[in-house]
Amino acid sequence: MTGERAHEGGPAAGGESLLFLTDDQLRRGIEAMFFAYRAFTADPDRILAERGYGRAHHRALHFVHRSPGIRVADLLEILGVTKQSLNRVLRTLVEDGLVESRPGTRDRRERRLRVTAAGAALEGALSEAQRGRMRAAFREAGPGAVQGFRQVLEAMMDPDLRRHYQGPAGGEGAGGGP
Amino acid sequence: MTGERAHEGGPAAGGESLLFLTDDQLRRGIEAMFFAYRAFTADPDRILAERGYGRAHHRALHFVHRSPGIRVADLLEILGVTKQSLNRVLRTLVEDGLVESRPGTRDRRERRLRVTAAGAALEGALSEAQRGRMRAAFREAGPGAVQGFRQVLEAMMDPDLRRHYQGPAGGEGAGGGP
DNA sequence: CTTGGTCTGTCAACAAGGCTGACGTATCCC
DNA sequence: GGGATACGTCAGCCTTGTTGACAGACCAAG
Repeated sequence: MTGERAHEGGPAAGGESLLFLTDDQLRRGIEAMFFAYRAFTADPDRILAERGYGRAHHRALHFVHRSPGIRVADLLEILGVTKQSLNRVLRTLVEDGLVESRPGTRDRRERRLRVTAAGAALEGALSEAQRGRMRAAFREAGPGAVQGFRQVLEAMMDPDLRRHYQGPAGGEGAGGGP
Repeated sequence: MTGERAHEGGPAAGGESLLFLTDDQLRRGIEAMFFAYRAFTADPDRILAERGYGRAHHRALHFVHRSPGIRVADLLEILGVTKQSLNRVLRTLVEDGLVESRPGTRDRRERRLRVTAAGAALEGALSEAQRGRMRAAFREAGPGAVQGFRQVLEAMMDPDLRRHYQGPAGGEGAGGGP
């Protein structure tokens, strides 16, 4: 996996070589996504299985942790599942004391979600497992590669979802606006 | 998506800045994987739903198409599911005439799998949908970003699975041995 | 040749987590 | 008051993962 296999080494046509857009290159990109995503979810999945939770619980916990006070509707949009699906997961998290759900102050119809101390602890364990792998991958690939990684993933996202991606530390959060 | 938000702009410490390894950067990488993977599977999922198939059928079809004559055991290792799970999916593909399963000549215990013409047609449609999105993302991000993207994903993969990643066009195939 | 061990693939039953559809309740806003 | 909105819930279905039990083919040893 050294050197010139993607975009140089060809005849270097004028503006863009486009050799990185061949069907075989694209197929490799597709398989890379498949294998990497599997590895990406494997570590937290082990922790979750010990506690009787699934990947759906992880996703909910992650985004509630990231955006304290998030509304159910916003979480639904981020996760892209039906409210029935989310509710089943959310209910067990609330019952188990990992997530707190309180009516909003402005609008008492909505429920504002935030993680409890126990929820933060589990989220931390899951997140650390996942960050560990990503940290190793980032370190091995280097800063330039990381930037490319993020550029490609961002370009691949659905435009509607891209705004959720920035997160609270980058711009306006999902649950903060007036 | 322009410029210096990932790894420069800080005080530029000596050898490596390591600013790209902060927890917040890692969290963004994690979310990027989540959102991008969702988009990545959305297009083929639509086609699959029309025909009554699921994502598992797509995965099986993809790798059988990629490695004609592959054995069930090898497919199992690539996909990382139990043979019972795979078998259910594989059976419907065979019944529907998309995949052909024949006993091996050397060892008649094993089944050699390959796609039929109809299977190749569906695989092509699915693959093209997926490639379309990836092509657009690659083109938007540019060749350098694509290389970084692949480097990070490769580093993230499980080492045992990395060898399956190269595929038949890169080295020895999964079903080609003597 | 038969017997036992090991692959290989299959059948059965169950659980997680998606989905649709319909409905109930509390709250806000006109 | 009446419609719209936000959320929760019951009921039922499907895909896709799991474990457990089992059958057929191969191979080596007796």
